[in-house]
Amino acid sequence: MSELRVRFAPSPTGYLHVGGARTALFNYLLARQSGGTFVLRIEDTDTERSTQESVDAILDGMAWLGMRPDEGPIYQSERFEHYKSKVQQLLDEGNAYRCYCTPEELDAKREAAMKAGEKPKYDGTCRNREDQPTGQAHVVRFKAPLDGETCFNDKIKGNICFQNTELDDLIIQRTDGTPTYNFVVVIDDAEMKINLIIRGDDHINNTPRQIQLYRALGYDVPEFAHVPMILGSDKKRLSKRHGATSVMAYRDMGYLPEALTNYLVRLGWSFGDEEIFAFGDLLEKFSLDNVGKSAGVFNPEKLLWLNAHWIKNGNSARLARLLKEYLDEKGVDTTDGPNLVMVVESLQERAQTMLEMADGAVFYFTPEVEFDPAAEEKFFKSETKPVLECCRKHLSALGDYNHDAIEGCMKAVMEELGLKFGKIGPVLRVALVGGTQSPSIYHVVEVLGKERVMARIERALTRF
RNA sequence: GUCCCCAUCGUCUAGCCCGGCCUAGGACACCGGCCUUUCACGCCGGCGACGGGGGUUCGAAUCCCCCUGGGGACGCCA
Repeated sequence: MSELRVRFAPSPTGYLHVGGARTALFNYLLARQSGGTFVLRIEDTDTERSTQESVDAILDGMAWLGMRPDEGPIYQSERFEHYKSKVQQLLDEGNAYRCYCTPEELDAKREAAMKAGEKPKYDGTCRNREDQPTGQAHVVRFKAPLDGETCFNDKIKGNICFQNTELDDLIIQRTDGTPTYNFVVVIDDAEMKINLIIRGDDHINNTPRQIQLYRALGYDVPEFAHVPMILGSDKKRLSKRHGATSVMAYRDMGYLPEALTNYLVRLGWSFGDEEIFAFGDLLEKFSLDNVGKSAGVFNPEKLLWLNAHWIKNGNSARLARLLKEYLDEKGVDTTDGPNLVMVVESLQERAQTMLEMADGAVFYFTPEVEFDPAAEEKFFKSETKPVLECCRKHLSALGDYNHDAIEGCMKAVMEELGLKFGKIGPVLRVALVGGTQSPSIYHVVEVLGKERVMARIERALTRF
């Protein structure tokens, strides 16, 4: 096969959702691993519903996931004149005809057919019409073959055949002169030399019509690979009522792009028992051969687990930059706080999302921590005051605040007081973070540094 | 309703094409235990599936047929 050319062709009527992102990822991966070309085409022939905001949202989502098109975005709305000439070509060659039936008539016929238990399809009223009044409103329909069958060998689903009697004469140009999806998708894929079309399997039913169009237009028919749908927990097609479906919503919730990518590609595709795939692994291992045929249920828990994994194993400097963004969004000022990389390292193992990490990091940047009433009552009592005072004494004498030194310092406190760590750590923790949950206390002391630690102990001592 | 697609633990899946190695493997979730200064991480263990019925075969999760179930499409949306 010649160089692979694939495409992602979303319609800009909303944000980039996880289903679209997955098919885009499949296309992108295949292009990248074979040195092929990934084209982005915006299917905006529905001028009513297409918006620039949606185009931007889709571009943002793709950029966040790291997908850069090699060609495009190409806008179909800029090619209307060209499509018109193709309609004319079909008309001239007798492969299309004008249809004057009104939408109301069509609706009535459709309903009647449904009621009669038949497949609702255009009855061909105008197909053999002799007169062609020019001033009258009309659409243009493709003159589809009446018998025989149309088959294709899907790279994922295998051989699929449709009886041509099941298909009707589809509209290729609307009353307002704009072309329709099934028509332009064929022209563009053919002219952009797309040789493998990877898309959702809800397009399987459109494929035979499109193949007929390829033939009528004199184009080579490309290969197809129909990817199974993503379903919600109720096994219905995934939609907003199942929860977040927008790719960028996952960013906002604190997910890492590599986690979403890992999850989305793994959903419906597998490589033995492996679960963790970095982008490089996917490049090396992804193949259409291992894509399953059945639809898959979107499982937020597994995505969350993967996200925790990628946070745990992420580069702390990079995570620190990301954490700052989430902290900024929360209105937490990090300018005079402790070192962000150290903050990340203390929280990496216990955060499932970056948002969770940000929540857990707030105390580092809050000089006047808010004391949890229950914790305060339990640990700030007259008998624990000496404990905190002893911590103050030893920690103020300590010069180098590194983990081992701090641990040694606390040992000295334990020895002097004759107490176990369990009687000391919690008191110091409440004094430094305000509550009973935090990273290891040694880490907290180290990350905070001497100046902040001393200030917080002083402040806590006033609460007894 | 008609057409198309699909069918292994609750979920994602391995195994299926080239039947025996499957008393069906892994992962998420869940339950128990260990570790532990808190919360987590981690580790160990447990629960849990071949939709049903017919064939073919010495032998079927694997091959064939029917049924059932689920999904999708049926638009002057894409």
